[in-house]
Amino acid sequence: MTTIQPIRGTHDLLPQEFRKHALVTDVARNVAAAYGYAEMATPIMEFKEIFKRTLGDASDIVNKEMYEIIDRGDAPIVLRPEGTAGVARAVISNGLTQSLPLKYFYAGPMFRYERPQKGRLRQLHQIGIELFGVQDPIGDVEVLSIAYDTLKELGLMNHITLEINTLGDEESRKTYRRHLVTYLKDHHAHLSPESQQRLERNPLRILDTKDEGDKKILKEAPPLAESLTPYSLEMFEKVKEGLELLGIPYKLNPHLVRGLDYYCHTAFEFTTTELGSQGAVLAGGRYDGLMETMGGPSIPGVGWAGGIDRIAMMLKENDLKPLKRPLAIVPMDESIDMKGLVLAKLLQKHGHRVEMTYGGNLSKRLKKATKINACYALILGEKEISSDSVTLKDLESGEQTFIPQIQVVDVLKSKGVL
RNA sequence: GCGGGUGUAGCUCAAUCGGUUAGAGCGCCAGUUUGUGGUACUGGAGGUCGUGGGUUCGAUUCCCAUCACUCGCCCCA
Repeated sequence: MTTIQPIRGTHDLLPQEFRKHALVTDVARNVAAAYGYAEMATPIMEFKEIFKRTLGDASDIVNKEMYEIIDRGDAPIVLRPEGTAGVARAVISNGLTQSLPLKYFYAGPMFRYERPQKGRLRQLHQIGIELFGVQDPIGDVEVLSIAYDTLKELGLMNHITLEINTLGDEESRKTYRRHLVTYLKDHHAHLSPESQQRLERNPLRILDTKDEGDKKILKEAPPLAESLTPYSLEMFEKVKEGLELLGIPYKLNPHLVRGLDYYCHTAFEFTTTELGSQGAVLAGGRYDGLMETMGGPSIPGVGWAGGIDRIAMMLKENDLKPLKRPLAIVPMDESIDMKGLVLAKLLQKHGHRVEMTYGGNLSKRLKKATKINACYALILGEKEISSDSVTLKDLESGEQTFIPQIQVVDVLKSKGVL
């Protein structure tokens, strides 16, 4: 079609789509605020080092999947691929660690150099929350509860499942990794090529494989639960107990793992089958090691991020509140337009949407008033102007009344419009 | 990064087994209606058939490349 296109994997959010995004963000913001989480924003650009440190070299992420920016400084800069590292950096930069806990909500665009698919964009939008300084699993539960309330309030929990798992503490994971690798090495030849690679790089992620052959092999694999330390087990029990007390349904998924090292204990995903293979709509977990990895004090953290684009895709048109019908100002001639604008301003002061109709004769302008779904048209012609009046036309019934302009506000109030 | 599918009007889609002016519905504009919208009727605009190259007397149709979307894989912060 047209040769002028947006950058691959980026989208324009036209008003209708934008309203869905705004709804998701507003609901999450309000829920988070109710739990005492304050909104903040960090820059969209950060030094590459910020992400390099936290993400490590374990995956393609650092090398392949970040947008690097060329600027005149020496230090490489990237567009942020996710929100947590930036918030953690801000906490350290601003010396906010003096009074814990810290509770934050954020929303904004993230950038990932990936092959686009449905629900998988190069500029994506996320909402997220972070809780710093709470070691007790009550923090995990609170954070999960905020996610649940948000998706519930959006009316989506009928189509979404909460899956949780524990990765245990570092000791648990080390032990388990050893057991898993030992087991899988015996089956090395039968693993998929991808999993054979993962066995070297990041064996725990094999648990998350999509390959049927791998899945069969994993059925006999030693379960992670057996490697958990008593402390890790207790943590997880408390999380599950908390969810039950709050009436939040969940499914245990022992194969749910996170790709990066700083994650520990609780890992969770809210997933749906409605969006193809990009099923995770909101995900998070505990990251007690993150702050230290970034060079800050050792402060535990737990949080999540949700994909606004994906969540918005699950919303139906009628999930949006219908817009309030506007009033239409209909001057019958261009020479009267200014007077119309004055009348519009008067009514807009009452907080109502009042739109001018531009161009054309009365017929044209009424047509435009109908198109914007106005409830009333305020018609201004020679007759009206000469007597400081206005013709108020009910666009539903077609009835119209000729009233003095000074009475317009009262009449509209009596009709329940203002 | 790897493999499959798709690309015709603003939108949803036809058609051409390679052949003259590429169609419809919706939407848009105008008129019937120079002080009355919604419904109806009439008319109109809008396409280098995603882009570039090749084969051919002739390509929207066949071939190649490229771009975008899409499905899956890798990765998943």
